[in-house]
Amino acid sequence: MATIQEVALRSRVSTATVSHVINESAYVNPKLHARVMKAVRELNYQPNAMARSLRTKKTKTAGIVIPDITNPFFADVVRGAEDILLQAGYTLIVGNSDGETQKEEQYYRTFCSKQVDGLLVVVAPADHPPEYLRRHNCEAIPIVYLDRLYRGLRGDGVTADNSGGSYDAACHLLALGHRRVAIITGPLQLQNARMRLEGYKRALDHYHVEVDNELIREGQFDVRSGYDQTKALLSLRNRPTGLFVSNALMTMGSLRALFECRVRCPEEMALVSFDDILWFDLSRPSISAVSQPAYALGAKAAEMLLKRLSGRLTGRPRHKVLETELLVRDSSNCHRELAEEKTQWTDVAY
Amino acid sequence: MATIQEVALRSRVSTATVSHVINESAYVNPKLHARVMKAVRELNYQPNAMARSLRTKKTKTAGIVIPDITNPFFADVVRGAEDILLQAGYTLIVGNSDGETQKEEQYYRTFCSKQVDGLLVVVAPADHPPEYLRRHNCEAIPIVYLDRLYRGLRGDGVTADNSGGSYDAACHLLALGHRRVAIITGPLQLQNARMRLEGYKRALDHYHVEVDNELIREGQFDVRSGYDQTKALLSLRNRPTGLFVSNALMTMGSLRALFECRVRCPEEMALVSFDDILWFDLSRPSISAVSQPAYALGAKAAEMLLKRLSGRLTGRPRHKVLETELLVRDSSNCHRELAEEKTQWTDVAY
DNA sequence: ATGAAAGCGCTAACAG
DNA sequence: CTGTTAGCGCTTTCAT
Repeated sequence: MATIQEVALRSRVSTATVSHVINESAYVNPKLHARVMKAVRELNYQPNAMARSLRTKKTKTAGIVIPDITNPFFADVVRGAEDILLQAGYTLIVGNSDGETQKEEQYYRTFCSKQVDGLLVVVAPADHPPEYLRRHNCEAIPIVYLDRLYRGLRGDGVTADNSGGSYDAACHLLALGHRRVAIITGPLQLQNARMRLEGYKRALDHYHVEVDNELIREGQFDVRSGYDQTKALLSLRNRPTGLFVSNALMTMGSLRALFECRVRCPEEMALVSFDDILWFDLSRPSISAVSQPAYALGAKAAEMLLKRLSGRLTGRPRHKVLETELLVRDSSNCHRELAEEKTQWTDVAY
Repeated sequence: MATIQEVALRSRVSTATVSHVINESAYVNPKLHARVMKAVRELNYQPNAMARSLRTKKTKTAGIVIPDITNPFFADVVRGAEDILLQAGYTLIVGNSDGETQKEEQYYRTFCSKQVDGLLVVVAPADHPPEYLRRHNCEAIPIVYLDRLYRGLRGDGVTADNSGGSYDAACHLLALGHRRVAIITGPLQLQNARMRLEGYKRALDHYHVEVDNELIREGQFDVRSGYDQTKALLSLRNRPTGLFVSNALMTMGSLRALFECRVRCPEEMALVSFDDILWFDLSRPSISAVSQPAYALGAKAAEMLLKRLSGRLTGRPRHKVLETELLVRDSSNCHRELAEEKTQWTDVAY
């Protein structure tokens, strides 16, 4: 690959001049300009971003650490972030922590050593905010926390309205007449999981239904625990008739348990999921869900980061909460006709 | 962030010595070694990867260009690649092309300018292999093509056995007694889409069933076209009774069309999908599918890349084909009992 | 075994 | 307006 030197030589100007035409950082004589451009073309010159970054102290690169890109929710988040970042000329490096603080920290270190300009992070579950994040210098490398927050972690944040969304979901079930409404929560170390539980409780309270701890089961946000906890719920002598599951993956597990036990949904068990995915609309019965704006979450977070980087945002950490939307489908409504609304195409590229 | 200079100063040695202890590139007196390590710790020193790369001409970074991370298939591919790369100390930069050659090229250029050591690419559909890839210098930056190949593109490749998998799927339908078996293909510009069609035809041939062009519909590997083409198929005066859909996204669309038209599956339409996803197992009916080893695809590709980079692999481009597996579920089998096998947990992290 | 010094490719003062 | 030059932080001869 050609260097700026070679371009300078070939166009008989200095490297400084080449740099100026490349970056449009100064007016240069049209004649020289043309000569430089010609050489650039002939040599197929591409500036070395490393060398440039070493000088400018800017890499135009951001890092994102998520639990698992394979989880559709995080895939959407990443996509949202990436699209925004791309517009601003940034590239995104991705790390999968698998929800392990240790992997998370490894990626964090690597990213820092690669001199990312900023960081987006979905923290792994832990009892306390990890030490390395606590002592991170946000002035040097801004961080935007996504989806989950920790008290005591300095940095901007973007989350969905976990409490409000769950409140809506539970109210929906209660309004339908259900009085024994169960919840499968996420790992309660996570703030978002706690918020979802809180919304559920708030709804019960609003309907003057007492909280029954038997109906509160802690899951791990994975398919497996959704399955297990649903089975546990089904084996209760006094089964619930309504179920609110705190994320999509656990809902998958829940569905499998219901099918296996031949429990009809919604007749015998009305179901609402937190987090909506394409398949919920297609499954039979279609699954009612609290839709989180996953893409928007990533996009908003990226925007905040960009603002920090450009100095358009300064001072104390900001926290943005995005609205959720309850989508009532068949899994929570025995009276409704089979859905027949105009099909919504939110297609992914192939 | 501290520099090697500061560490050298603080430990009263030269930068060269610091470098040597950091990289274990030479024996250094235990006494000095200890002093250096102490300084490193005290200053929380992290080598600047940019500066290092500028010298060594190695960035320990690979780039991957895919159509869309939001497509579960590509998410798995990326995960596979990332896991392998991580083990070797590499980081992965991701670019979403949305199947547009232009975006693809933009990412390609950015990645090259960022001096990635190697490239993984799932090419966007196009009539001819894009010019920029044709003139890419694989000696300088090795490329491994993934999932789809183009004749005339130099570089290693890893694909699934598209033809074989499709052959199996179609044979399965034919063995069930179906004689009017339709296929919804992918965009036929893509080699993998053509291979899937070819496998289908081979199966028909094997069963001495004549190809009926009315039953061959070209889709775009997205939900929308699966929906449209299924509708078209359903409005045929002589409907097919079996349907092979060439990818998971189109199968989603297909299912929606079947539901909307109240066509029972598998009784009135037996369905098999190419590409398996978690949800196919949970949907009712569960969907028969040719499972592609998406994760393995990414992992294998990463391995090949790593081998090229380390010189363990040299010479002419290699092409690795990974086996597929036909998973017979309810959508293609009206006689089978509701699945009750031991649940398989291939969980994603939360 | 350690250190001095050159240089990776680029940008940004600063001169001219 | 253009060129000279000095680094950015690191590795790597090459002396010592």
